[in-house]
Amino acid sequence: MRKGGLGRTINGKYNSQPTETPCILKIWLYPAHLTAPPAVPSMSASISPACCVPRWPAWRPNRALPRSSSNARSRPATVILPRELPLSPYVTKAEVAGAGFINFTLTPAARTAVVGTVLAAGHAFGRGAARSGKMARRLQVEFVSANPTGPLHVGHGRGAAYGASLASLLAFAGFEVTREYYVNDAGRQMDILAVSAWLRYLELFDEPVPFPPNAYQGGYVREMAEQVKLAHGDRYVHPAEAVLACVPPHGEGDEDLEARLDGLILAGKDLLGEDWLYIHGHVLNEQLTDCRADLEEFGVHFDVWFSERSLYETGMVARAVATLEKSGHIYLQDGAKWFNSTAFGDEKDRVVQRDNGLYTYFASDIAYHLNKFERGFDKVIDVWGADHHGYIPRVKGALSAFGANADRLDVTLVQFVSLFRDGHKVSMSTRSGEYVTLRQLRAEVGNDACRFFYMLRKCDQALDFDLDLAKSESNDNPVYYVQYAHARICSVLAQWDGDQATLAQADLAPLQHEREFALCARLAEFPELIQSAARDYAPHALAFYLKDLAGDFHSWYNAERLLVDDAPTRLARLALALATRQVLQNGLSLLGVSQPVSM
RNA sequence: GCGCUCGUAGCUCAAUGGAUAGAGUACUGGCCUCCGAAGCCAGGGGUUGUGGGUUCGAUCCCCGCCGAGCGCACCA
Repeated sequence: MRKGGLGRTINGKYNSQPTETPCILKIWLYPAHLTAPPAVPSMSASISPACCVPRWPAWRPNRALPRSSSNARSRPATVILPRELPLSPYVTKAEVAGAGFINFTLTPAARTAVVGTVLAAGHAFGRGAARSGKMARRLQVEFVSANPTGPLHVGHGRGAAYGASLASLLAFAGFEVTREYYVNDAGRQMDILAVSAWLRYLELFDEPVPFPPNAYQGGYVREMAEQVKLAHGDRYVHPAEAVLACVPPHGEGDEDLEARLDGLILAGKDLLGEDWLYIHGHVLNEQLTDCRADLEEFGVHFDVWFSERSLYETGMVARAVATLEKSGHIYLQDGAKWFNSTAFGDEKDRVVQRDNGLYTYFASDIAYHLNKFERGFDKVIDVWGADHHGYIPRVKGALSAFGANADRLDVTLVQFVSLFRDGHKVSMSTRSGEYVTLRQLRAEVGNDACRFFYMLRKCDQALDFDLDLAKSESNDNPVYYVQYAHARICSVLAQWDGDQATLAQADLAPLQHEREFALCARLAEFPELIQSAARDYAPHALAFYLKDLAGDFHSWYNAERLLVDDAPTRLARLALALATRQVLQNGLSLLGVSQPVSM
């Protein structure tokens, strides 16, 4: 059976005749071959949210829907319905508009009632009721989770903006949301960063150890080396000969380069002993602190910073692998332990413990996701870069192997950001140090424009980021269009000498223009939009909504004067303006965008 | 080669399986003696990559092809 079988949308279009204008409701009737359309009674619930009239009482057609096989088979039913529906006092007319459609014409009072609703609810307008009972209630959103091996770049910025807006949206929609950052503080990448800093440090003491091309090149590595020198002098200096003693000779290929790097890491650990932990800890702390500050400045907050290393220290990784082993999902081959993820739909089996005894990143990720599930979230949402898509089956497979319901994990992939400079694509890589940082972007474009720009496309659309364009476009970024509407309303309200609190009780009857009805309809959409955007993990829908809302306001503002002499009209219009400002505030704050009083 | 994602106006992007596929931008022409012109109004702009299928109805679901991005490690 087709899902739902009933569709419904409010069409925001209107014609030139104000009070005759129908608020249009689309109703899809079941195809005739479905003899018992179970969803039909729920059609009775269709009108209310977007049109701001009370829900219809439950209604059920008392005659069979037509069974003819003609292509107009839904039409006879729509002829019947307007006659059968008990007319609400808010509806003046219901008429068939075409096959499957009925147009309902609402009274002016029904169309403007949302203004009072918004003003009464204030910041809570649009907020969904808290989930209870069997419904999914507690959610976790994990996002960014970049390796703390260098500054965040514009790609991380997209994940940060998306995840933060999504989390706010879900919380506003009525869920309990935990925002989490997974810190990859264990593993080879951190060792490479530590050895990079140490080698730069040795350079400061003129030890002739060549800096490998595949170590971290960024200038921030030198800065950290200087910090270490300043704090501890030559304590970590070892002669170049000693360092190079355990490094394999120069080779040509990538494999040799990686082997040399591993040799240098080994040298560092051997020569420095306990002090290696200091260098490692120092660079980790520096990068994490920087990353955290960067995100906070961007308006991106996390409730939990979860350490990968803690999974090892508490033995969770070993336990997870042991459990899988006991349940027969692990086998030995070539000295390594493999998880049979193909049994769960993955392309190939995956190593969890290498022949050298070290666990893979996958092993700690299994433990991590198990830990997430154990914390009792009804839904775990991972926001990943699109390049990790191949990773999904093995993680879900591992969860299934534990007998967990892998559907509790949703992975949202955020497509790549390609960076263009002077019309040329710039390859971004943290190791090469060639990238534009989120900080640079924020400084040049501004936080508000940046947050909004990221939200102007859905996350599964690749984003070409032209830095020069971003700068030039920052002046006509749509965010200013939205903020401008807010500032305009503030300005008008400031020029009016009345008490804003009284506007909630204003008589709305003077609102009669079509643009006023259109603006009201847009306001009324907000709560429904919050729910659908949250359901679809689609915060971009909110950004587009705010553009539309601002557009409806600007259009009305240019057509009608608000501060007119006629007192009832003035109050009604100011009430509508105030309600608009409220919804702009509620929406912008979810996206982490400020709401300036003037600009 | 296999897999995942994506192809919509000149450009950047929207669109629960529904009515004539919409915005912005660019271009053209109008609107400040009046609450903020970072604004408004009116225009032209489309075979939704392509060929089939399912459906009363497809930008949306299914299959083929073309094109783009990304994956296909005992890295993370």
